[in-house]
Amino acid sequence: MPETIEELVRQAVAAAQAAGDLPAFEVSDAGVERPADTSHGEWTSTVALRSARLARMAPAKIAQAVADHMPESAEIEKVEVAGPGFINFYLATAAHNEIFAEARAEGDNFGRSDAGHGEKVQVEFISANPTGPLHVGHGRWAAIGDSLCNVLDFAGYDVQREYYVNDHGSQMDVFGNSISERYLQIGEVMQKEDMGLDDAVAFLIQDRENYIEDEDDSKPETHPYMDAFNEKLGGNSYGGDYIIDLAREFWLADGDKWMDAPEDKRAPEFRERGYKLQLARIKDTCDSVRCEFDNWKSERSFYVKDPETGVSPIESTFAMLEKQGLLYRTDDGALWVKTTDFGDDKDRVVVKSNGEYTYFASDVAYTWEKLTNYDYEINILGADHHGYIRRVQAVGAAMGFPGKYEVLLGQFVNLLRNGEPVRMSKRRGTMVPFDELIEEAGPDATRYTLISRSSNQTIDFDIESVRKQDSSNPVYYVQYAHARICSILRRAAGVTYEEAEQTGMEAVAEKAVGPDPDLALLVEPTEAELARTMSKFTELVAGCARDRAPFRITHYVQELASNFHRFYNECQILPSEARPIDAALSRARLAVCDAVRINLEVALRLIGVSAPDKMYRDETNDSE
RNA sequence: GCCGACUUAGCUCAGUGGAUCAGAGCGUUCGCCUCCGGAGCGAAAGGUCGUGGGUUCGAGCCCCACAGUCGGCACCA
Repeated sequence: MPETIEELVRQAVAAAQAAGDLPAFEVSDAGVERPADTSHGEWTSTVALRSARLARMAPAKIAQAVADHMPESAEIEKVEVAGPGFINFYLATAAHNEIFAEARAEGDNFGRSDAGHGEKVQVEFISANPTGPLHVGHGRWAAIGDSLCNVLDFAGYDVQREYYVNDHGSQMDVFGNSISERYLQIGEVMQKEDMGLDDAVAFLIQDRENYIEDEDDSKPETHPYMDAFNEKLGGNSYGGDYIIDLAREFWLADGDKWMDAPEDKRAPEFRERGYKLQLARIKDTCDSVRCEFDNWKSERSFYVKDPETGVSPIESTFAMLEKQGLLYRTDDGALWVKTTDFGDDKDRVVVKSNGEYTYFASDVAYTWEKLTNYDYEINILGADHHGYIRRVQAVGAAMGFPGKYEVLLGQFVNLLRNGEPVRMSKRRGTMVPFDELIEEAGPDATRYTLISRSSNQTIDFDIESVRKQDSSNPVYYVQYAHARICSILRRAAGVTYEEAEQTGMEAVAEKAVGPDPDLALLVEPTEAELARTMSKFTELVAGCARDRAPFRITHYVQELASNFHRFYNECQILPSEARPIDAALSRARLAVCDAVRINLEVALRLIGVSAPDKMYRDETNDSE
């Protein structure tokens, strides 16, 4: 429709110029937009405002001249000049209602566009270290990242989803050492206290709990094992309960086999096996919120030498930078990248004076790989990484790809329960595992909540509010609209829920609506409102992709659900004793229902939320 | 000190290219079931858009300063 209006405006301008009502000027863009206020028509052109300077004429006068020469069109009911020079278009009912047929014809692809022109975009997100479980903050990146990828894909970009696994640095050894120490402690407790494995594990978890509670260390006798653990590993340790659980896994698998093994055998063994277990848990967590990746990229791969050339990706990247004169060495032997030449506030070390690579070294190689394989890179990071942006963008620019590396910063999640912050002492750390949260609140409500705010807004995640299954929770409001429609369609088609499950909703809708519903019968205001909302969907998705703002889908879906409920209240769809309805009108309204159903399903799919055919309350999940 | 995000209704937040931008949900109050799913609908009350300047014919929106909240400033990852 915007194309049609654009064309009409161009013709009108040309006609007005030919008639001498307008001076000659070029129209680069007719500025077809959607007015915010629905009383101003469905579309507006700002061509008069835009051309005022070129034409040396008041915008209102230009607008009038253009409107006077506007060609007739069956789709346009009337054209009107308003305000300082807007040309407003009011659509004819038939053109308006066409959107319902369009949605039904396009089905799963309703709203798809080619706005991205097939640009190859890689989105890297979450990328949490494989040394612990994901927490709520990571959950937010999962929700935003996956939804953004869906939206980009739908808007015509060629998207690749990637999780970068930091499996190479010293944190991996810290991880292995931590498990190793806990393994030994389990053995010690079993022997000293004469306990079985599970009792010993519970004992150590209690010991840690005592340590967390005893912040001023007034009762050190209640947490000797935690103290010993800290003393041995110092700050270089992971203290979470999940480390004890991992140590338990190795007792279950291998018994006391590693008790007498040398530390330099045991720790690396546990590091590698623990890594696999931990990564598997992260993948499971992602699966449970329907967050998928195309590739899990290992940091280690940058250190692996190519069997033919004998050179690792990291080495070849630095050889390339060396050749371009972007590296220099200081007297102490450290190797630096000249990122300051490209906007960074200081140069960065890539090889330490002791000869080891810094973590930034592999990031440099990774950046090279990304920018040479994709047209564009989007990296979603937490707000705490904001200092990192400039250096990686500087590296990208140094490599000859300025402006191709975008970082989307996401603000943090405050975890609450009944309005109170979930207590997180320094000793406990920030860990509330995300998978436990999903289990408590459910994947739909969890994802919906995490996606529903702009990413540069900190959000409160109140566990009790999110798990609440009532009208205060927008996810159920939206899902209810979908379920309600399915129920109406089933009733109209005369099929049961079970039968509908067999055939699928498309077949049910087909049977309910029948062939060629007469959409011209739809003249009620609530029907027009639905048409207006749905006709925004395609550009909305494209806008979400362009602005990296998938959260807007949640606003859309609430608006659509609200429009539907109002329509349902105002317009009888199926005949009843008290409110009979013409069969043709009934079919037309069923077509509206079907169109809304399709739109809700598509939109919810984009944000990874299910569109249930039937609502049910999970009684076991009620607070009381 | 420097860098970034945020500050809009009682609460949580939208406001996409300045004009047709003072909005939504929740909460509160009052209404609506002989009805296709009431997890619904309607109505009311509620805000000088953090403060002060500037640009402009026109500023929640752009620029500057200030205040407050949060986060970040390693040869750690």
